[in-house]
Amino acid sequence: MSDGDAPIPWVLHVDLDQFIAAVELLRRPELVGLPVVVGGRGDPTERAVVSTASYEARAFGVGSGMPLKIAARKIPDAVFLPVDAPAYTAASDEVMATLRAQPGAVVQVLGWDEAFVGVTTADPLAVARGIQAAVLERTRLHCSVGIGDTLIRAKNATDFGKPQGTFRLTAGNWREVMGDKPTAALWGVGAKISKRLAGLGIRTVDELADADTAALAAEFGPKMGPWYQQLGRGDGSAVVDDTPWVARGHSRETTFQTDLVAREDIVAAARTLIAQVLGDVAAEGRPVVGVGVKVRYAPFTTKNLVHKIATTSDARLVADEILALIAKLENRPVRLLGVRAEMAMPDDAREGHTPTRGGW
DNA sequence: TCTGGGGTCCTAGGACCC
DNA sequence: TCTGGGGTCCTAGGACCC
Repeated sequence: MSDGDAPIPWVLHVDLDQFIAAVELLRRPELVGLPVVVGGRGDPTERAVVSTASYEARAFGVGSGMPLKIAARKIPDAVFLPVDAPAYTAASDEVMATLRAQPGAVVQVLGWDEAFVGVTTADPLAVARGIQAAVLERTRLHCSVGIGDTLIRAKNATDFGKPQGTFRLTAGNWREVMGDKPTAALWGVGAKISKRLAGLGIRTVDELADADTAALAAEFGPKMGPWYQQLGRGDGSAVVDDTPWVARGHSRETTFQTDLVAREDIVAAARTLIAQVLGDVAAEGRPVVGVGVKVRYAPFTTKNLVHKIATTSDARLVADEILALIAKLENRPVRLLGVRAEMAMPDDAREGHTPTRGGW
């Protein structure tokens, strides 16, 4: 980047390094340098999974989503800590406030530990370094920053900057850097989609970028097919949208440490979840427009059963219908129970966004 | 080896209407 | 006996994200 460049719009993707573990280490400095695993209630004998592992723990092959029991087997003397959501929310709020305080920055929060920052500048690397320094100074947390000429490229760039670094992906180097990677390396392409792509002979990012658009649409539908190709090319929007996020609904779910068999136990668990979720919704002051339940039977099946069972704003009817559904459940041990309530959207809620899944 | 909890969005297909 | 064509709305299910 030379001094003569004119200011142009850039997208920065800011991603905190080992966020949850880092927050815990700040208040337990004696654990720095040790393998730390945060998940569930901090008891590796329970049914729960790893939320975040410290880099020392990751070196043993422990990562997010892994059952705590497996993590304990890999690192018997790891430090296991319970999830403390309020602490992470507070830390996240500090980080996001720091980002918003950057001159000219438009901030779009994606989650606890990441956000897009839109800036118009001739030197995005300097802005990225400035953000890293500001976040570190205010929160003592380290972050990595991806720099891109689109949202997709900025998001993908972050992986190459971790930890504590930066990386830039633009139309100029996207193919060179990403072209040979498997399609699953793309944000939004998981195991299932990459497998279906492979069925079309598409295995790499380059192959997806150059694929026949009509064939993709035939396989994945008129929206998702072309969208996957766009992911492969890194193309798309460069607009960071700071419209406040409006929740579509709330849900509560519980995995039982021992599978529930007795009908009355299942109904009691459902009542607890109903009360929680209706409380969550009531706090928003928006009417309920739909409710559903999710059941996972033992032994584990990958299929979640979701039944949409009501369209109502009457809390009593919601409860009655969910309990009626519970009464009709198959007579199998229940491992997980969830209740979800969808809310009416305000008239000014944002619409017409590019399909994204999970937030942006 | 045993799989959390909280979300969002898309697609297929049936019901229903003219 | 043979049953169009187009449209909308709704539900169930699937996939992915952090």
